[in-house]
Amino acid sequence: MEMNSSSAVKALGALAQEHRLALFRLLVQAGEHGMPAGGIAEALDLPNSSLSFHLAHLTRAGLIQQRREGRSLIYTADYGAMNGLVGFLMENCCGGADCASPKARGTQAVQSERRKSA
Amino acid sequence: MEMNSSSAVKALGALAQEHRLALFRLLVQAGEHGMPAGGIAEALDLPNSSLSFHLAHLTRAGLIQQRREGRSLIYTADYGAMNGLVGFLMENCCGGADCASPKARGTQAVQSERRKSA
DNA sequence: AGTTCATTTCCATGAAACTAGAAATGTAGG
DNA sequence: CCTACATTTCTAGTTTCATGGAAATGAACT
Repeated sequence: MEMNSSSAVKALGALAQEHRLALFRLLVQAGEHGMPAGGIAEALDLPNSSLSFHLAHLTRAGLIQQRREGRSLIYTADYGAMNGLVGFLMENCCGGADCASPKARGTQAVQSERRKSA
Repeated sequence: MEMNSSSAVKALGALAQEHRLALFRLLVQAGEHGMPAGGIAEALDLPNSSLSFHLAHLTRAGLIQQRREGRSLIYTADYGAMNGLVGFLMENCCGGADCASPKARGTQAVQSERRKSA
């Protein structure tokens, strides 16, 4: 995912909602295994239609991914997108001064960023 | 600033807007010196009233701070709040597994986080 | 092929947010 | 003190977003 102002706004907007934020954090904590839509709906106590709306929103924003497994759809957090977003916010932090930014200290990869090719 | 779901939503919502995102990144790059409202308005080509609306939004969200200098109001990014937000998103990343999260590797402080007391 | 089950789409309603001109506020400097 | 200037508040109109029940889709087991 190429990170620019437009996609950053989409990602931030996707996270700027109580249910979607809880959902994304749930997936962040779930790790690579991810969770099926049904399990998420139960964990967050959301109607199917609402959850589907929020899942689609996060997917459009590039923050989560889906794969099929049996007849369930498994959702996982996209750590690469996450890192890209944070990097974008911090870009040229402090005008390039001796600021202890993640960038300055080498990329702060989360989990499988390298394997998944951010 | 204590970080919880509610304040994270506020912060993300504040950043999830083209002009405010540009504004925040401008202040991140400006560093500790910050910028006066007038200078920001010029840099971003925004009407005063609109800029004021966005500045208030970011301030309410705890992402920026203001101080007076002469007759100008100087705005600066709050790096501590920023780090708190990122940490909240990553909390318990991957269920505590051997995930190369910032937390697991020691706090990723940005600039003067220690001086400003996150 | 048929059936079941997980998930998504449709729809209407209600709430919240962005914009920008003009007027008001208030601080500082002469 | 009074003037000038930087910034904020007011106001109204237009757009965008969240919700949830019911129906529809569609993939997978038998």
